[in-house]
Amino acid sequence: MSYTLHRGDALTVLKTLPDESVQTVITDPPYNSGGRTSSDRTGRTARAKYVTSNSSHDLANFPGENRDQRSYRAWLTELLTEAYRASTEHAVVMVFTDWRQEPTTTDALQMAGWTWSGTIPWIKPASRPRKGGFKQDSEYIIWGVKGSLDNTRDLYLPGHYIASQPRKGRVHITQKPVEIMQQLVQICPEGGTVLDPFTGSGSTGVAALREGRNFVGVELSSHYAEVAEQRLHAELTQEDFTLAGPEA
Amino acid sequence: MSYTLHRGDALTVLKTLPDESVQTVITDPPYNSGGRTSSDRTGRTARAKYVTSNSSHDLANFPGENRDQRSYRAWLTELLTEAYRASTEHAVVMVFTDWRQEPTTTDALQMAGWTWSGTIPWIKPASRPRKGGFKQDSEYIIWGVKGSLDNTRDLYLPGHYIASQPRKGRVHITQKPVEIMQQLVQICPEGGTVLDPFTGSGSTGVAALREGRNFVGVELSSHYAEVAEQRLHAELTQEDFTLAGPEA
DNA sequence: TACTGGTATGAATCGGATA
DNA sequence: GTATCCGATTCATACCAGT
Repeated sequence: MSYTLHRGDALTVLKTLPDESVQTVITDPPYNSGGRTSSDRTGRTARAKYVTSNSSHDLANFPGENRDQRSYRAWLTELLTEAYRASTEHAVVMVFTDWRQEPTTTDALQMAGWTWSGTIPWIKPASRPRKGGFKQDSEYIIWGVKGSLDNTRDLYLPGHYIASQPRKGRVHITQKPVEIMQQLVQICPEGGTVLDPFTGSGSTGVAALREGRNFVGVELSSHYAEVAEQRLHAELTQEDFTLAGPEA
Repeated sequence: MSYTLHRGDALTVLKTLPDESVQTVITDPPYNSGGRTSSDRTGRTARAKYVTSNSSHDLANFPGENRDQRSYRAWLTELLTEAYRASTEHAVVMVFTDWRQEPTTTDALQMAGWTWSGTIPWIKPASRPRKGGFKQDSEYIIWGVKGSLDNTRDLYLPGHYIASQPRKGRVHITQKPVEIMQQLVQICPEGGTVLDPFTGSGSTGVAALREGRNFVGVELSSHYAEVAEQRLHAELTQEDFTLAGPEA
């Protein structure tokens, strides 16, 4: 197994990838959500919008949270269009989104040429309550296919996930649990390649390597590119160690 | 507690309801979903789409499944607009939908004037697996508010539900579990009124009465109007019996 | 190891002050 | 008025330390 980590803007890097070179795209773009007014959504940092004000942790901010709804759709569409081009026939795309951007995300996915195949709720039990109404404890994974789904494989995946965001050892505000990502990457044929244009701290890549898939990642922030590089490198070393055994 | 059951077309009946007369709208409109092509969707009856071919149960067909996506949105918008008019300030609306119609439903809800406040996944564990990919085991409850949410109440409701559709004693194809509906009606202030323009077999009404809310329902099919009437009537009798005690 | 009690926090939200 | 900013809020859950 191997990985490649590009440091740069997602769209710019995606344009340089060769045609039909990946089998699966899994990504968690900045949602550009939150806030009541347009300026609330676009004028504040991710930290200011999404982290409880009295939290004591010191996780780094992440960029890309300043698009209004219109440009978010256009931008995501172009990104998914490039991902489509770089994907093989029967490739699967998965995009994380919150409830507010879910319709926009399905629009962008379909506009980019993918066939929307379903929505997978990810339920996070440890979420804020909401006085007087229903709390919002889910994110959504919108998934689609280039062409048709390869249903010759003997593979049956769940329709939903229930898992809390990692708290111990967390390095990114929106870090995903690796155990969930390990299930998601199984949609990629063994030995295939998983692409994540918003690598963040690299959980998708860690999961891909653990499950025997190659990984191509892109990360803009140099801080997180460094974090991801370290996690991915550790994963490979660990794998080699495990394969070779402690005696080697 | 009391209930009123109108026998007729939802939109026609809604237009006759007085302004600001209900506090909560809960409904499960015919989704018009389930096929990939327009002719697939419109050419089959609801029963053919939602009931597996070898099912042994014998549920009556229900009408209203012959609209394409565009007209579904227009129709739902008009319906929710009337519901909005009939609702008081701070009233809450909840609309069931499947993943395919979720974006259309949020559009219609907002076009009708409601403030979209969230999406609640309802996970049905007993759903069919899908070879080669993720199964689809969720429906969604889109909820919104007329004006702003009344957050003076000491009420904290869940962000998701997990429950299988009733099997034993099921009388309607898309019948909802009463235990879920009993949670949903709690968003209505006690003694308030819950409106369901697509009553079906009347689960929403049963839940409303059990939780001490009044109910106004509309059902087109005379078969289901009769079924709902019987269930609602039984509920009231039961309640009187319980209140009065077995000695009375 | 299994349990118990203490503590921090969540891809927010909201009212109200300020500009 | 309108837009922006500030900070209080709310509980189930995860984690940790201690028994």
